[in-house]
Amino acid sequence: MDLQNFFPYRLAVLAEAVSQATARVYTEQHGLTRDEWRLLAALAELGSARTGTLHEHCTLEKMQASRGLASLEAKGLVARSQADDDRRAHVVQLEPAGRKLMAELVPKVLARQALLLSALGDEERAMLGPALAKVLAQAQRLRQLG
Amino acid sequence: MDLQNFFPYRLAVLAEAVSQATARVYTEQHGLTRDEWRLLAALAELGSARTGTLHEHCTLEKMQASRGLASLEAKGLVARSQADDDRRAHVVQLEPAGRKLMAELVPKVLARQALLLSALGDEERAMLGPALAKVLAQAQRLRQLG
DNA sequence: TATTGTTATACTCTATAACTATA
DNA sequence: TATAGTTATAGAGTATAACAATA
Repeated sequence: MDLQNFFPYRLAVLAEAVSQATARVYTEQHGLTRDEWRLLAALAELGSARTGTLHEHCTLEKMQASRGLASLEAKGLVARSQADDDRRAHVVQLEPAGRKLMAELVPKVLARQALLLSALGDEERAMLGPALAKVLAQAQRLRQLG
Repeated sequence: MDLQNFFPYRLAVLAEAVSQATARVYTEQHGLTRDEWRLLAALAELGSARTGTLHEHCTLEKMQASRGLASLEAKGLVARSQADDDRRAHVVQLEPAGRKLMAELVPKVLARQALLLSALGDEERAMLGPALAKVLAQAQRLRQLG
């Protein structure tokens, strides 16, 4: 058994290190959790969306999405309102303060990402994305099989 | 902001999926936590080691290593004894039951790893390891800089 | 009856630092 | 005074499922 070269271990260590290197930007300066960051990022992309859409888009449990959104609402960063077509559903969108925050955070976070990926050569960078996608698809297949 | 293509997000989602696809083997059948699995894997590799060596080798905090080892000892899978040269230190090694368990688990876990990586072409597989190592080194550099 | 989203609860994990015993 | 390892404790995060409102 060679733990250092065991793929799931390496991936876990890498994801943790990358997360710590990136999360600093939104954690320390603005007190956002990772879940809140994901929700804001999704909203910056989608404009507005239902809670259910966000929980899928952000790979969060619906409960985590619900709590994250409640927290973001309390901070005045997003607004929730009833959906027109289904009154059980809530539609979420960024408040001006949320838009302003994201306008500030996104460039910083993308700069971090660029710095991380600058360690790779062009070929590596081009291959990495598709490779990760293939492994993810395979992992999800395995998870379903049990 | 494109969350789906944000590298730290993709990595976190992938690591989680891979972990779930793999952890099943040692979690469900034997009630091991991820920390315990790492410690056992390191011991299977190193034969015997100090607590401190294990906590570095497994990327665990010394407290997590200490607790994991205490739990493994309670389960009769490892034994701890005082080190000869430094009586503050503990030397840990696998008990026969631990060796037997690992002889059973390791092939299953490696088979899972192979299945995961079978989604990749030869070129991709050859490039992935070094690419992940470069990004990890870069992330650790960034973490130190702050 | 099923679904959307929220809330409750208990449980686990984590982080910090205090502590014991050696060195 | 510093180090190896353990223990304490409080806070954060997680999982399960119950729940209210609506479909």
